[in-house]
Amino acid sequence: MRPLHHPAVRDITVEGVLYALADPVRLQIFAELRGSDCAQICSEFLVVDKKELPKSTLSQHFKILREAGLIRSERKGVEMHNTTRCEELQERFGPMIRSILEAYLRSHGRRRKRKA
Amino acid sequence: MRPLHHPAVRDITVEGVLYALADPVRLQIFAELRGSDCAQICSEFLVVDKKELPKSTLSQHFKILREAGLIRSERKGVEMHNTTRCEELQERFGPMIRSILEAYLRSHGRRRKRKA
DNA sequence: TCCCGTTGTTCGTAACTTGTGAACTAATGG
DNA sequence: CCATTAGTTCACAAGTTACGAACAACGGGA
Repeated sequence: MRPLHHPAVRDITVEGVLYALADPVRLQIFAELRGSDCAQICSEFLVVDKKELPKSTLSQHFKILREAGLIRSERKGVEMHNTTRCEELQERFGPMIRSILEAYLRSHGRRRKRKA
Repeated sequence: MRPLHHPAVRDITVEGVLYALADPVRLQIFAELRGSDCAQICSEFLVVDKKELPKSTLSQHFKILREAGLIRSERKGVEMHNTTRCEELQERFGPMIRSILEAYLRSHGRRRKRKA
């Protein structure tokens, strides 16, 4: 398995970020990662929006989010721990990410997973 | 030729907007439309970013921007006059569109076409 | 240590999407 | 009307994405 690749902040592009977030599944994953107060593992998302996803598909989605610079993934034992890179993103893109998430949450009934 | 379709504000989605703006050509077209103080015709963009585009491709890009709700197109004689729908979009999505454009302009050297 | 179960990745390919030339529609001016 | 200019539609080639099957990595027993 090749090592995970996380782009440096300066290599993250607006187009790349928008591309990654343009998919409904990825946008929801990203929003839930953001809404959660601790790292989430990939398999938390095997069911997204009442729809079951194959794990190969899920793995691709995480890869795209990661390589767009939106999330950071760390292997912890057998699991993958994912967090958003919102602080770095804000440094680079200002309020863009936040305002996207706000618009998304507003139009999707602001459901969010409250974690223990 | 079938009539142009512009979605109502309430039918515009975050995902649809992000999808439309995720393409570098469309993002640049949208940014230039926004930066310009009068309506622009499609063929203004036959060359984008020093690269020539076939007009069928350009027509598709405008269609996608239009149907995502980002621009309004009106036929004026033989030409198509395009403007952004930023006011309506702001009503629906708050500062999202503005902050995307700002991030884009910031990272692309803020070149913009100043019109007569 | 050696299996076993769990988690996630890679690969191959089928299904879908996008880009583009050619043909077409529409409006205008001569 | 015919020619010209602007943009759209169509069909298909080229490119991209989704997903099952096989694989790799780790951790916990026995």
